[in-house]
Amino acid sequence: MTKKEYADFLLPNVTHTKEEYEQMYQKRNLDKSAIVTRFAPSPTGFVHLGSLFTSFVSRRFATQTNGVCLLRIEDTDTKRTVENGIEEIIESLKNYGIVFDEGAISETEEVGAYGPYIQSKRKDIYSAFAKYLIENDLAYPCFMTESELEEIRKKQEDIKARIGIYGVYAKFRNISIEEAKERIDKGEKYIIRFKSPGNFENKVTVNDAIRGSLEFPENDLDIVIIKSDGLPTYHFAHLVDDHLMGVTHVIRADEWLSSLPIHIQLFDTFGYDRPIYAHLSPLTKKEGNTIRKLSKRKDPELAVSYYHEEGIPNEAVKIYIMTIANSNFEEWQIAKPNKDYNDFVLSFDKVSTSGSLFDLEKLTSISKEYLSKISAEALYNDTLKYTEEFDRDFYDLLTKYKDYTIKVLNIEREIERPRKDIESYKAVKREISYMYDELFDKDTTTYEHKDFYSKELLNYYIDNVYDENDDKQTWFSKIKEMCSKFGFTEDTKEYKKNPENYKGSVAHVCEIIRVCVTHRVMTPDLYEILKLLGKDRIKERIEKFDI
RNA sequence: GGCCGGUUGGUGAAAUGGUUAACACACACGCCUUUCACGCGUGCAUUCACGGGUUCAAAUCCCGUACCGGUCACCA
Repeated sequence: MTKKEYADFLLPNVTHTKEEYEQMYQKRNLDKSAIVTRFAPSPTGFVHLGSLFTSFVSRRFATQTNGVCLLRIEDTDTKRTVENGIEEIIESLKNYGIVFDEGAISETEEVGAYGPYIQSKRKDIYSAFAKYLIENDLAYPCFMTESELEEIRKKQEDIKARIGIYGVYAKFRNISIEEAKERIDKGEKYIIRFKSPGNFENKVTVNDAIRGSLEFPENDLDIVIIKSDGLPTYHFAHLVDDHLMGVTHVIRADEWLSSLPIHIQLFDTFGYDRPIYAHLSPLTKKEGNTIRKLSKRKDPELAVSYYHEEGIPNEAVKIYIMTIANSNFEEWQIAKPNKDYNDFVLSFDKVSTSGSLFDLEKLTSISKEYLSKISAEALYNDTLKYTEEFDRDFYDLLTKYKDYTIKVLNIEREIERPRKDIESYKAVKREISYMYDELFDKDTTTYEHKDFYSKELLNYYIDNVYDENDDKQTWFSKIKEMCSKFGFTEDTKEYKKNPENYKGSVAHVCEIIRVCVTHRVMTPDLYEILKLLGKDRIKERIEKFDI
């Protein structure tokens, strides 16, 4: 049996050779500086904030160099694959403006000339590459059972040896063709292992685009390349796919850092150019007061859907991601407030190498800033969309009082320095609930009763002072005028100087009115609120005001 | 346990051998203001995990220790 026949025997029914596949995937015709990158998730039905970060960064690098960003689905672990997982990923990312030039666009469809982009559909290709290795004595079938593997691991732990299949532990590394055939004929199960040419004593260096020069021992592990179900492992698929698809930059999470020696060994073995690697540090999060890194897989709050449910605008999340991707982004933005954040050019060497705590306060601040700048109408529409999904009662109110709500949201908005009190679509209800009688009547907000609160003052105000037709100047002058009648001063500074001479200042008078009609000490401009409420409703609230 | 990476204020971080360690968020105080905000100003690390070393000079380079993280699967 020749080597070739052996390879055919081990991996039968493979339609093409490695060389034929290499022919089929032509080099891309792109600028020299163009970055071809990929986002390669498993369709587990869970889009993690880290995935968003990685895909966002990948997309940006491709875009800013006129390159290509493709979506490859890594579904070689059939146990983890979830129904509709692919669509879930595509939809989630699309919400954040991340769309791919090539790759899967649904469970069944894809675009691009370098496909298939779903790994389970590329079985023949991986087999062809594995056959090449077998023919060249660079791979072999391994018949070890699970329990045998387990035993080896235990033994290695006991004698404190390195764990893995290498050296004397690679029992089938030099198995004869005859023996292999015999075992297979007997029905023994096998997988294909790479015959590693590495020596642990030797060092290899890799230049990571983010981390710089990295040194590792050479890989000497005979890693599995084809599993018993005929599908490849990540390492092997990475080699085959990223080479064939012409990927120039592999941007991925730093959990892959430690398998880098395997990857470069694979590329070197095939004589392929190594892609440029860029390993991103993990995004982590603070829990309560304890600062600790949380497991990405176990922490549901890191799901992208969380921010959707909280009503944090996608744009805010994107801007936040920019700030953690390149720390000089914020300064750039402050220096160029009129530029779109998409104009900022990301660079690899500005990506942080240490893990960053997810700073929710910062995100909140960015979100407030963003929401303060959009129009009342846009805020209304987005909030409507949000409440339609998460707060039907409020949705009904918003629908019922559309114009009124937009007016409410527009208070102190179309000015040079708008208010920043709304941090999410979810918070809109909390911020303006008092503007709806339906909500105000049920309002349970507890406000502090202060000595200077006076029903008499309120009654006087509504009966003798308030006029809906007053402009803001007049409105305020009238409030000032009534101050002295009730022992307040219209002069804030004077009050500060001699507080014992007065019940309070005009600020306190405003506070009484404000608390009466909103139950809060802090609200947007009182004049506007009173105007939108209208005299009848103000009167009603004064009557009900419980001092 | 082996291998690899990381460690700068309350938080995110900048500064890659050279004056008082940027900036942003948060917090505190103050100012501005016709209410509430917004805004503005000031303060907040005598010091860069710790210990040694190199140097005229170190957060920055070297060695060691500690801690955190990753990885060592027929998971990606």
